[in-house]
Order: sequence, then C-alpha cells, then structure tokens
Amino acid sequence: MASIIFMGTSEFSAKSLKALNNDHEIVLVATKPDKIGRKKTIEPSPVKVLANSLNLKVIQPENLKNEEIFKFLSNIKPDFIIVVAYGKILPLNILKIPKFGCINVHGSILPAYRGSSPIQYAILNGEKSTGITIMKMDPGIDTGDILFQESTEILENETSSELTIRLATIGSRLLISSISKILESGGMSKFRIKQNDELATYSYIIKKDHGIINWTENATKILNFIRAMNSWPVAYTFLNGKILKIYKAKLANLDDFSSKPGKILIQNKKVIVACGNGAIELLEVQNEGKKCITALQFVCGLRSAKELIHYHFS
RNA sequence: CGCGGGAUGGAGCAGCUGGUAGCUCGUCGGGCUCAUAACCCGAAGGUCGGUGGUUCGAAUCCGCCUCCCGCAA
Repeated sequence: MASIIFMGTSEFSAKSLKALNNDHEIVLVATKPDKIGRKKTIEPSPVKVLANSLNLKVIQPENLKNEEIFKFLSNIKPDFIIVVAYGKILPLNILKIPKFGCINVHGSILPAYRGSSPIQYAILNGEKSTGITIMKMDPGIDTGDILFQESTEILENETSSELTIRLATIGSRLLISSISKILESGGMSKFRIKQNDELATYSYIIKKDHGIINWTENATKILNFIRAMNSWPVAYTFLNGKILKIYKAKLANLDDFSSKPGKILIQNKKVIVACGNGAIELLEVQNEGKKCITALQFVCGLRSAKELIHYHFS
C-alpha cells in the first residue's frame, strides 16, 4: 500500500483512480478546474466527480508552476505521483517530489504517438494495434523511460471513444501491477528502458475545427477519420448550411457509384455519400439541435428521398 | 443572466400569417408470390412536453416551468 497523489481529468483517468483507490491510499487528487457549461452550469471533470464520491481530497490548480503548490505537494511526501490524462504539464520540481517518482499512463506504445491525442491518431492513421505505456515521467512530453507496456488490437470499426474505454481498463490494470512490481523491488530502476527518440511519432491536440470532413479524400481515409473523431469533436459536414455530425459510417458496397465527392444518394433507405475515391454509407448522424439518430431514422425524417438527391455535402 | 435550435401517435419529421392534425418508417390484419427484408390493400395508435393567458375557438399568438441538443467557453 503506497501513498499516492493522483492527477487526472478525463473519464480515461477516472478508471485508473478507481482502481488505485482499492489498493492504495490516495492522499490527494488534482484535476483541472471546473468548466462552465451551457446555462452557466458548472461541469466538474469526471475525475472530480469520482473523487468526491470516494470522499477524496481534491485540488484544482490553474497553474502548477508556483512555489505554493510545490510546497503543498512536497509536504505530503507521497510515494508516487500518478498522472493520467491530466492535461497539464508538471514542472521539474514537482517531478522530483515523490519517493519513487512520477508515473504516467499513456495511451500508446511509446515512442509512437507521443502527445495529447494518441488514441485518436492511431485510429486516424489506420493502425491495427496500439496499447498502453506505463512511463517514468521526465521533463519532456512523453519522453520518459518506459516501465511497462501492453498492446491491444484495434478492432475494425472501433471508434476512439470505444477504444479509449478499453485502453482505460487495460491502463488501470497495468498501472496496479506496475506499482506492485515497483514496490516489490524497492524502486523502478530495473524496469526502466530508454525510448528511442528516432522512432518517435507525435499526436497533436485535436480541436473542433479538425472535425470537418474533406470529401475529396478516399473512402477508407474518411472512415478512419470518422472513427477517430468520435466521440469528440465528431466528424461533421454541412448540409443546407447546417452542421450534420457523422458518428458512424461504413464502406458502401456499391460497385458503380462514382460521383462528385459529397454527393448524397438515398438507396434502399440507405444514405450513401460519394468520396474522392469510393463511397461510404452513413450509419449514425446528428442534425444541429437534434439528437444522434440512425441513418434509417434520418431517411424517415426526409420529406422525400428526392429532397436530398439535389443536395450534396460541402 | 453568453448565442441559438427543439419537445406533435412506437421512431424520425411536416404543419405554426389560429378553426380539434399529416408524411415516411414501424406495428397489426389481409392480398400477391415457390418465397421475401420487395410489392398491393386495409386497420389500430396522438387531450400536439407541463402550466397560465389572449380568443367564439390554439399544435399554431404571449408569459412562466421542465427536459433535450448545436455553437461559444
């Protein structure tokens, strides 16, 4: 049983926190400040929600680079600081606080996909597998020594949100076993493996604007894109000047459909869209101000199938 | 008090310059077929989110409330 300061924000990291809380003493949880929602509603991070339900102490510092935070954390004298999808960079002085060091759970097999969106980028690039890396943090971004790794296949049609859930489970499990091994051997030195920087690839932060679909790409690439953007920001396009989000799609098995990219065809209650090369069939979409619906429901809502034929996505 | 869209039969939508509702799909029954997810005929199913008000009369106009969602953060 180790004393741990946990730092994390997303659903992905909440899973690790939950697992840690069973086996170890969580002395403090740090998470990002609450966001302000639609009607000025306050939206705490998933980690904060969980921490509160577990009666753990929570702090939400705006900035970690000040003496006050440093003193506060070092006075705790934790065995570990565990960082999982926190969204903030720890300064060097904080990295040195814990007895055994700072450990990070990263959603890729490092040195591949360093950076903030490893899961999305793996899908975006059509990778067949990815995994989890448990890493000893250093001042760089995801450049620390590798401690443990576990790979998993990326399933066909798997979305980022689905893969994130699976990786979160794997990550929390691997994290627990990693800590056990480190405690057993009295430190992490025997597990450390340097990353080969020459093999490093990077994943960059994804923003809302990045969700827009370029219909001139080929069908496979667009499908990867749609999978990668689900469930945030969700791939979208424009229909009659309004946003249409596309949550899921698949390859259209249509032998002879070559049309202008973005052209929509309704056939047998299916929604087919032409791409730069090939075509895809939409499966789940969402209109502005509406909920996510199936393609069949989408077709039901049309005044007539002919209505759409005149349009195409821009 | 950040901006905006929406709540209509099981589902997705139309109707909203006021006169008790319509489309596509689904469901049920029947028919056609070797057969069918296909096609044809028919039926059931809605006090139009809640609550006040205006009116001879409101899904349609106005106020308030609840819930859902897009944008922005």
